[in-house]
Amino acid sequence: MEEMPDPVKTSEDAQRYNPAEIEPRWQARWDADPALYAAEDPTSGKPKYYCLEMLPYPSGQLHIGHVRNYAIGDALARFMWMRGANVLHPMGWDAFGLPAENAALKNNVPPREWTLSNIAAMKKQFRRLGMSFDWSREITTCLPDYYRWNQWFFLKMFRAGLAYRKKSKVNWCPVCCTVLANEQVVNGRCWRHEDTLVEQRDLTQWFFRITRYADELLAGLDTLDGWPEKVRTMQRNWIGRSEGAEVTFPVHNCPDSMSVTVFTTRVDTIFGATSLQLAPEHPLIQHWTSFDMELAPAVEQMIAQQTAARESGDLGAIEKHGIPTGRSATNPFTGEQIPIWVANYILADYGTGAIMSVPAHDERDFDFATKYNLPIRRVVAPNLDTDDLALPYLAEEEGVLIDSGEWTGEPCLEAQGKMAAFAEAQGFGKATVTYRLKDWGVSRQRYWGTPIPMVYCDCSPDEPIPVEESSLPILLPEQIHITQEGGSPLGRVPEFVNTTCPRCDGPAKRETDTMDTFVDSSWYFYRYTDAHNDQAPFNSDRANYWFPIDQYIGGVEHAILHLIYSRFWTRVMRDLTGPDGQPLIRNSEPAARLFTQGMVIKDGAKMSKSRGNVVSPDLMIDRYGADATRMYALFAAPPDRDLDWQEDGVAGISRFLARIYRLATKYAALSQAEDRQAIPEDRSTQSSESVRLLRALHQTIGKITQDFSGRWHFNTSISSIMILVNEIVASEPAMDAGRISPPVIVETLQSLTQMIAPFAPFLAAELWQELNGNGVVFRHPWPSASEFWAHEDEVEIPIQVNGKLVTVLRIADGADEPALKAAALADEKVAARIAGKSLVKTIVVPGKLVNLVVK
RNA sequence: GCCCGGAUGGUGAAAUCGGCAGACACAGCGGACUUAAAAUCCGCAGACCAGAAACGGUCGUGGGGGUUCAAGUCCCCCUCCGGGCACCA
Repeated sequence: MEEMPDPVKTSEDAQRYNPAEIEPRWQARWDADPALYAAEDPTSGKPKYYCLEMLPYPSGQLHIGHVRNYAIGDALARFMWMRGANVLHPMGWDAFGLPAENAALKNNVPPREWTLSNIAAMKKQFRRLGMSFDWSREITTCLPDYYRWNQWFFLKMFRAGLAYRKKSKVNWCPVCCTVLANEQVVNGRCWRHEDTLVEQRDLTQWFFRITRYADELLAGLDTLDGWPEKVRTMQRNWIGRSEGAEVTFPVHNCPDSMSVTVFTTRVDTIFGATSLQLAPEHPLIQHWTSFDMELAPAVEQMIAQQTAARESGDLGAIEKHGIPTGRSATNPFTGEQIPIWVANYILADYGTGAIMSVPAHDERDFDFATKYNLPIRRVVAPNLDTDDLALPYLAEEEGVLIDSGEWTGEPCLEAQGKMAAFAEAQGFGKATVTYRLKDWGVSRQRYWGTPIPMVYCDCSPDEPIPVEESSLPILLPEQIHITQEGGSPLGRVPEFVNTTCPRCDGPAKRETDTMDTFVDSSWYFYRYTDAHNDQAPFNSDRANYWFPIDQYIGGVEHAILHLIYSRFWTRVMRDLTGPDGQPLIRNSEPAARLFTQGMVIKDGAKMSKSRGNVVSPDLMIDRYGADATRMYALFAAPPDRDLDWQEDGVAGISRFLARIYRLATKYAALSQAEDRQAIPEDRSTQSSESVRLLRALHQTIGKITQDFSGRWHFNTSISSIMILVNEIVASEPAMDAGRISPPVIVETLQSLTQMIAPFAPFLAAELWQELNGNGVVFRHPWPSASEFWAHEDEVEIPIQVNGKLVTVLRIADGADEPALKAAALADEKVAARIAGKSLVKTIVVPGKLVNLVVK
């Protein structure tokens, strides 16, 4: 910061805050002391607290959003240590992924080398920021000691039927040259390339059966009180549970006794069904088009149009249209024959890919029937006597069935249950539940990921063979030539592909796809509890001690990626047994509390290289120091809100820290003379200035302690510290004149140092030493707020007349209603305001206000 | 279309349970110190009206209505912004 050479330190200079000198000095001391932030054993007897921020991708540089994320978690971790908890605060690297391969293509650096050097650079930044991570538990997901457990889990899941292979339509990103999970497709585009449309390809891929846990994942959301409602809502929408019924309609006059099964949430309206609508990709349609030379081109054209619309992103704008197939099916409830259509708005992969169309009671069916002149038949009404009703009539809660055979007169909701049961009894349907959630596609046609531990052998032509657990890890070959053509890069490494079959010992070929990187992050936080275990992913006792995570902190962008996958994985592990036959873990949810911090923006816009508004953390630290940078990130806005980065604000925080530094060093000598001693709670022993200072101090302690336990509005925590510092500055004359005793000054400055410790750890460590504090400030017990000293003798009571403020009176605390009323009426301004009017009502809220209502 | 957030001075924001709107900062303006500047310290500061000034008045938390002695806060309607989901049967 200060470039000027200044070999001779004057006493003036000694009091100048110089983070460029302080911070590296403490950083070196902390780096040399790995025990400082190490979690203790369960035997410590302290309450455990697992504080975790989402691990970063090692891109090579922390950005300012990271600084904010980790400043929040670091403040919390330090606070919990000071409150006496056994804190686990680990860090690691989400180190597999495409950028490493892209860098390899571009700069000809091996992905491993690129990734590891990025990690080293970012670790340096973390240390420079003074983050309190327990580096002894560091994990790096691209190293075999980590990813071998991905493979281990994969084998367990394969055996449990949770990992399986199927051919299906999958999302393909032409830039990444790989398949993407549904969760990685945003508005039809790749989550990594917002300009790149995702294509649909038919491929055989590995899936994890997340749908088996769909109901549990949904129900579990209700138990997550400590999660933001927003995230819970997003997950509910993503899972998209829909209760309804399936009904099978036999195709009329069909030699092969074919049928169409539809999914509907309104089986009660089935008497109003006037057609069936099938997705163009529906197997039955595909069957007919194989020989129906009239239908085939029309359906083909429909699919082509759909594909085009999907790729241009305006699927919603495309007009709904259909093609009659010329075939019909029998409604099993009525025996009636209704026509079968192909319609472009029916999704092949939702429900059964076929619906029954009830124009009278569904908006879209109504539009469709109107367009094609299909009959519209009313079967629901508010009551049996309604004969004039605007259609479509959508109500189901207050509706009853009409013209529906034996169900006529039944309320809709009851009819739904009864009719589904009837269908099941008759063998042509059943009540069922459909989800929007699909199984998680985990195969990636890329190199830099965990190899999938399966082999293909002629001895088992239909079923891939899992490798032996003892042969793990299946190592990712290094020094390979990476290209983006011709499928998975591993397929071009014969030493990798060619292996022996674990079943027949004959020659076999390995799976050459790798796992989605979200696999790595689905369980990484368990590994921290036992990071060096080479016998198991982790020891169950250790995981059970630390889990669930007490506080998880990260960006909301993972609401339906990482945060749903890891909830799934937690349940899978709970249902797997470890080597001792016990469940691997006991908890069903990974994190008791989740906090999603807001984005850091600049000049009202998201930071991006193309906008040229990226703020570099290193530059901020160079100019103002790590403490000021971190503290500003917490001060500028409440942590859940977006934060607009203003460099002037960082400078302001730096000035504030400099003021603290000046005060603490100025009076440091006082603390050298005597040990800190408890201030007896007795006002008679203290000057009025001391009482005033102690009051400000204890009010601040109370405020910050409360902020940490509840709202996390660190912006107001820091502003209350500023108020305290302003009060200390105002007390300086009294301190210098000896009217405030040294023990009070020392108490105040040491407590102040403790209170800034979660936010500005370097300065806190420096001042704790200057002030002769005991031990390490981050482990020193958090100061407790004294009610006695915080108490105000007089409170300001606003006096209103007809709800308008007239004056503010200082009145003794605890004054009762009559006293407050009398004081208000005795005031000159009040008297002037109510002169000539009659007092009709007096509202007195003791300790709050007086409102005189006059006419 | 549906579901979540949000809107307060020039700026970031505060007001935690219906009780003084704008704490604390940033930027700004004025002053002290200084040969000067930086740094530091002190002071002013929602808008409008009136006034030499002190003092005073009116309006004011996206807009409209309501409840209440009292509304940024509660209720109803609307606008705009951000985010999520979306031919989901």
